[in-house]
Amino acid sequence: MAEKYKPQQIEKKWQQKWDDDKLYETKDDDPSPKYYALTMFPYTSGDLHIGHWYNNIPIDVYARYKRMNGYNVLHPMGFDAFGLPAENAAIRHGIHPFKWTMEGIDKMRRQLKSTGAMYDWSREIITCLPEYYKWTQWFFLKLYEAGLAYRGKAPVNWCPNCKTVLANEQVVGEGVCERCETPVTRRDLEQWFFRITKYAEELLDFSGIDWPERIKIMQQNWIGKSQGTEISFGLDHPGVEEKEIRVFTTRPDTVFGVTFMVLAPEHPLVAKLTVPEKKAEVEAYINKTHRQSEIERLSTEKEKDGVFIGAYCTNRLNGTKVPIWIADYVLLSYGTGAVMAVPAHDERDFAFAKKYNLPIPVVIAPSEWDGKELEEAYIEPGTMVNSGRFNGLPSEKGIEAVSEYLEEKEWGQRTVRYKIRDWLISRQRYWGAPIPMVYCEKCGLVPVPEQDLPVLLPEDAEFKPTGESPLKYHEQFVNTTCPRCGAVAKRETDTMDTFVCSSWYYLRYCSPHEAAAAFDDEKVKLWCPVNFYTGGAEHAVMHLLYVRFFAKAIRDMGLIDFGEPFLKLFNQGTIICDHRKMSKSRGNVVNPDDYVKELGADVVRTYLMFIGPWDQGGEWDDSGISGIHRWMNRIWNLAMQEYRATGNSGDDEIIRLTHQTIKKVTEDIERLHFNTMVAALMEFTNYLGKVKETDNVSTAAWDNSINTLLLLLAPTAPHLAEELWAKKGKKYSVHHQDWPRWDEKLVTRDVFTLVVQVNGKLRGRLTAPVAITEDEAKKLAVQLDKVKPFVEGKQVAKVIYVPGKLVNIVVR
RNA sequence: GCCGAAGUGGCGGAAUGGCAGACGCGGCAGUCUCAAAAACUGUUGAGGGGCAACUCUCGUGUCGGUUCGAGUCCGACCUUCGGCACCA
Repeated sequence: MAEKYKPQQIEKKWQQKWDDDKLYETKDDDPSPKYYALTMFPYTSGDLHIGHWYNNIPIDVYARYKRMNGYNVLHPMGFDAFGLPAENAAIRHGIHPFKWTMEGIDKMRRQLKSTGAMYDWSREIITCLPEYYKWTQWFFLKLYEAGLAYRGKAPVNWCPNCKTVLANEQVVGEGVCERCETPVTRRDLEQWFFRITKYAEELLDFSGIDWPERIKIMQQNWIGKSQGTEISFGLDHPGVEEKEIRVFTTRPDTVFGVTFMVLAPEHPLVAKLTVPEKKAEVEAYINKTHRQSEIERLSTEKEKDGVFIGAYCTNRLNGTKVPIWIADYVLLSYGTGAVMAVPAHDERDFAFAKKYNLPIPVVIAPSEWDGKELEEAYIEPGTMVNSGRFNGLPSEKGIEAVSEYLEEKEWGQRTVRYKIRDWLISRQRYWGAPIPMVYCEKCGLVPVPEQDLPVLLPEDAEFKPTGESPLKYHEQFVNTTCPRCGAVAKRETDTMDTFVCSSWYYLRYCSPHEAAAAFDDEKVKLWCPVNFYTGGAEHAVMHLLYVRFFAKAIRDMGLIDFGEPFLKLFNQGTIICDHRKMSKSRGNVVNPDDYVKELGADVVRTYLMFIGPWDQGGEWDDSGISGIHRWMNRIWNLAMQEYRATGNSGDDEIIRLTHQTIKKVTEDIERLHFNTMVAALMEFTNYLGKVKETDNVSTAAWDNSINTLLLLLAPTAPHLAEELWAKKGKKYSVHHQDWPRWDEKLVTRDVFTLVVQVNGKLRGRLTAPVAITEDEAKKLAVQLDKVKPFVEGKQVAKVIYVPGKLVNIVVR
């Protein structure tokens, strides 16, 4: 009885041996060309679900493929270990976050190892360990020194459930928390920010990196650059110092159509300008605005409303007196917090003017405008009218002309605005890297000196979800002395957003045990930037934006010599379950362990790659996994059966198909088309099965084909390939072998199937030599029995010939 | 509302403007078996004609267009998913 394929046994055996032999430890001093393949490290939820496999396996296959192609490949793994779930577990179940996290990591590490991926575990990093977060704090200090970290008061997003502030990027959908989907509220708080806005312009530049168009567009939209003009409106209000209100507009060509000015309710001038008889009304409106939830306020459905504050400013271009209103559709945080309202040419202003009966003069005439009132705002280009010296000018030219005129008169200037805000990094929670700053009564804000790092998280904090950091109540932590003057001082008690930890982790992998620095310069020069990075698109404007900012910031400090951390990015799709993203909190996770136990890791790996294009993801459905299992069994049986040649008449064909398969598999891996790569291997296996029935190829050709199959299979099903490679008596390890090469001459046949069409419809085919001439092909085509009835009695208009493909006879 | 991606058999999906449905699942038929499971072999888009080898018609979300030829290119629309959303 032949030996059976027992994946559980062989996988366990080889994982142990690879581990013992340090097969996957990456050497820095290997002279081969370097390749850094990285996948986003997982958050330590304590459970590896099938989605993690889907993220990690294809790039593991790619990394293995690169290795067989002679590259020295760095493919590390670690854990994003700070974050709220650990702390919530502590609050709910009384487990310390450190214990909860490290137990989760132990479990996930075991699960990750069971995938058979080629991670170099000697380089593992865990962001919540002091040896790591010491350097997260060090980077904070560097950013502080460079003026890129600052403390400021701002209206910030507050998640009432997580009891902490959130960055703009972490508020998603209809204004809900990215983590727990609780609607966020606004709070005015003093917080720490990173000055990502300083790099807004450079972050728009994606030249030199190969990133998906989709992500680039999302980042561009998020950064939200707009070119416009800042225009000064004259202000002359009794007792008010300010003599102007500045507005930002992208449409200076419409400035003659301004009939009112709108300030954000929170605008500092509102209190100063409101006339006494309007005070009560204005205050009521401001209160109403504050009571509104973020969702209500930002709803575009909501009818626009506002209040006239009784004051006026002057449109310098035509001298008109412009009433000043406040309305909640104007945001203080964008532009100047003030908007010139041109109701004829802006939808919002139009609705507002209609509601309050404000004039709507047309200043940009649509072509064929009859001079009548507008039914709706006209926002397209047109001809400038009622615009003094600019009358008759096309509005697109007017934008430039008006801006120039304003600059000449010093009434305005061209400006660029961005929607992106600075990155809010303070979190009022315990389980994060403490912000290494001290408040001294004498010296004020003082950074913790580098040699005093890390600022250790105390182990014995009280986990009360109060909305303030638990560290605030930890007296030994809070009370300290000023590093500068030695006086009594207090520590900052907020911790850092976990996205800070993940903004530099790819550097740490290059020298994970370096004790004297965040990273070893030489090692980073050796490996970075990352050649290929993969992860979910949900990080488009969070991690993937922050990490680019971080690289640019530390490059400008001279710490690294590149500004883009990831040369090539690929976003895999998401595996969903019950139409939702898998997550432990939703309770819809599919556990891969059961599948591994039943069918083996190789089957799970291969199935995930086979179900469809990697960037597509999809609903989890295990109904096809048996097909992979059957296929692996077939491979096993083919390789294990003794082969006895009965002839060699099939040699040409088996050689050709072997080379065709090498070509197809290689090209598919390069294109990351793993599903068709697997299909090609299946086809080849099916073909070998047919050959086995007749045994009509020489033993040498057969062995060569089986060996090639094993080599091509090695990245995808590393255990099965290794076992069969060993069973064939080949040299350990299959993963150290060279990737097979194909010979283009052997790929092509000397005959091909020529397709014959009549009027574009398939009517026949014939086998023709590759070298056939056009005339011969056409002649043969018309003579085909199946073609004749469609051509006879008709006039042949022309005949199309596509060499190596087809003949199309066009008849009338 | 704006931006982006995608719509192909019962299902997952394949197809440099050139044989639509590779590969796999499922189904059907068969081999093996007392039987079942497993495994293996064959078959499988829909509709029609023929005893049959076979053959015809239709068919890639909808409607148009370009082309000798369109799943693929262009235009309009519909649906689904993702992102952004009063950004002046």
